[in-house]
Amino acid sequence: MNPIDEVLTRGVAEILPSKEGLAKIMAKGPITLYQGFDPSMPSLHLGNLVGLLKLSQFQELGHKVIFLVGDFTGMIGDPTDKLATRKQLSPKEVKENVAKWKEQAAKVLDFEGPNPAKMLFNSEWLSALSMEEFLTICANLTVPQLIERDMFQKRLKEEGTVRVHEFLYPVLQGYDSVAMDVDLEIGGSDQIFNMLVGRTLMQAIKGKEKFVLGTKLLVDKEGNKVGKTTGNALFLDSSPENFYAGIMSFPDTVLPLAYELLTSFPLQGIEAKVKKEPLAEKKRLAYELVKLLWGGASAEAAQKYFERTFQERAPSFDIRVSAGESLAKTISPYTRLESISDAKRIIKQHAVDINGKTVSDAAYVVKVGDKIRVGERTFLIATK
RNA sequence: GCUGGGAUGGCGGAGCGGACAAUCGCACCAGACUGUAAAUCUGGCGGUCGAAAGGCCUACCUAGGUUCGAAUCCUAGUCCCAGCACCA
Repeated sequence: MNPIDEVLTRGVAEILPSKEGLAKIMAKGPITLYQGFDPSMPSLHLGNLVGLLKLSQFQELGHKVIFLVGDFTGMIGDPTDKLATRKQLSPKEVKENVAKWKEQAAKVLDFEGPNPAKMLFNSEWLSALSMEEFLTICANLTVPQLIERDMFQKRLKEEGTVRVHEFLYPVLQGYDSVAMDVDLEIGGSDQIFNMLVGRTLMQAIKGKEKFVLGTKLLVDKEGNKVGKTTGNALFLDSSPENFYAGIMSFPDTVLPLAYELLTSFPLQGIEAKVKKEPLAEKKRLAYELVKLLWGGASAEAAQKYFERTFQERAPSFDIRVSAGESLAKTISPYTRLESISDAKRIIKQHAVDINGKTVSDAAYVVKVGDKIRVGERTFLIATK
């Protein structure tokens, strides 16, 4: 498979209007492409990584990559993920988030070098739009075009309503493509509708063909986004140890997909391998990802840490707490509800041990040097 | 504008005067089992005091009220939904 084909196949759910067409213009010369990211969170997560990796593949082939921060659209809230009613972000928050983002994205994308990726903000052009201009843009689209969207259909049926700002969201997102004059937009396959609106606008306003590439989503058998199911989503700015452990808590069944989306390993026979040695394969995946993000030494260390802590059950106790308080009080900040009641409940369930022995006395006074294990993954050491 | 319906824990959704800190499902946490996981089984899942039994506090949109007693009844308000009307 040639490099272009590889990029357009691996981890790709769909390319519109056609893969061949896109391959053709890519062969001709560098194209401009982008993916938008919603700045509602201070950290990039695993799902974002999928997109970043795809962008970097294009970058390696010499194409011009734009990392678009949807700071304007982020303030409205994308109705795609309706469950998470987005809180409004202040410009200051966005700025803070974005600073951290670049650091994280730079682990995968090259922002320096001879073909640097650009970071742009859609508030730059969206804030500047006048009502007149906006309406002119809207004139290129029809209501049926927008309303045919599954999500809206579903919401109309189930909730009976869709808010106008939500309805207009795809228009704004679509206009990004026009403003940046790109050849290609990349996004998760759940973004295809929004991306296609951009295609329509591009055609209408600039008479230009914009391609759309939807990546597969990293989901488990039930269709839940992986990372969400692990309880705490995996963030690119977490520690290598946590990230490694997070990958390890993936269900086995998503491994082949995870390999496809997150690595460049050959996929031949991966299913069989996973079936035969799921543990080893999962560790390999975790190792590779940590290596990609933090380097080989960290990957080594994270793996060792994981083996010690979870496989050999010989964790290192490194969260410091002060001695002298009752056990329940001491561990309460580390419980799910961060309450003393919760701590007591957990103690009652034999989930806490000190120096290797299960403790059932919540009133026990913690002494200096006590090694306290809370649940599966929290290890405290009592100090003065 | 009119007429109905509704607002309950992270989510969905019961309850419709006392036994309600609130059935149940999802999510989550823990234990057993394991290969880290998944699956399964078990327990838990507002706060606080208590070794425990249990007590106290806060909570069913908001503010009042009725009642020995209110998530449940009444009044007012806020927000949401539906139908109709108006407009086109």
